[in-house]
Amino acid sequence: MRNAFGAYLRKRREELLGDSPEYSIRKVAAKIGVQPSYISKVEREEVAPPSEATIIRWAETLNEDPDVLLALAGKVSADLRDAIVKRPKVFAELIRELKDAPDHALLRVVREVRDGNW
Amino acid sequence: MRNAFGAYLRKRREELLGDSPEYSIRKVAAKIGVQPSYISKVEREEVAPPSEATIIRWAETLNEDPDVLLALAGKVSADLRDAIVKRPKVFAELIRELKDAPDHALLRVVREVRDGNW
DNA sequence: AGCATCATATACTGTGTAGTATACAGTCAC
DNA sequence: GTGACTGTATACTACACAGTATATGATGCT
Repeated sequence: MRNAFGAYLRKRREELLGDSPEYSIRKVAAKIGVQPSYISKVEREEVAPPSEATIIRWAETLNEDPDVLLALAGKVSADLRDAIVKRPKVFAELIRELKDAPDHALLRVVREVRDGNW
Repeated sequence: MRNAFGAYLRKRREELLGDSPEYSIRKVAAKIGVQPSYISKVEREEVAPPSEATIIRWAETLNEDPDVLLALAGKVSADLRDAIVKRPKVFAELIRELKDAPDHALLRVVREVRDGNW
């Protein structure tokens, strides 16, 4: 059950727990809306990562980026999936073209699009 | 069980069947490596779309674009998912920025990247 | 009439997903 | 030493996924 997701979350929760007792397994479980035992199992990677919805609530609870947590779980956010599914050809081509480009190149594209140079 | 995937495949297979008897349900099933009854059920949308691997073999058999068939099934190809999962922040930003951009804008990005203007 | 071939109906199966519910053992406060 | 917390172990569950296996009825050939 190796997935890197659990370890990351445990580390993050323990950091927060250092500052405030509001981040015990039980407290976090209550905020996310699952059982404490489930948090324990996920953090120890005894079970597979949760559903997308649960991961997102988890991210909110720990002030983490949901896209990053989803990625650690090997998942892609539904809204991104939808965008690709609506125009599979263009997006497939785009992503395959950009998948080996350096980060700064992608960010430059983002900026140019945002500035409306189209 | 509405998904548009089955109807598209049935139409496509029947087109091919007009030219050659190699595209009966039985023949196609043998090529894809599943039972004929399963093809029948998928085409009539009696069941959910198949797994990614089966969709890809299906696409090969009918000379269709796998990305398009996967999209009709509401899925995204594993290699695209991997690219996003490896760099979730940049790709999430990129896709959200481009999701409402017109096709020609995306294609222009593809071309510019391909031409190496970076 | 008999056989092949067509699609479809029906029943069933193993595996994965996404958790819940309850019980338990350790630690700290007072 | 007992009450209020920790985290974890164990057992169980409902439903979705991705099909298989077999039987059946219809159509066409010769």
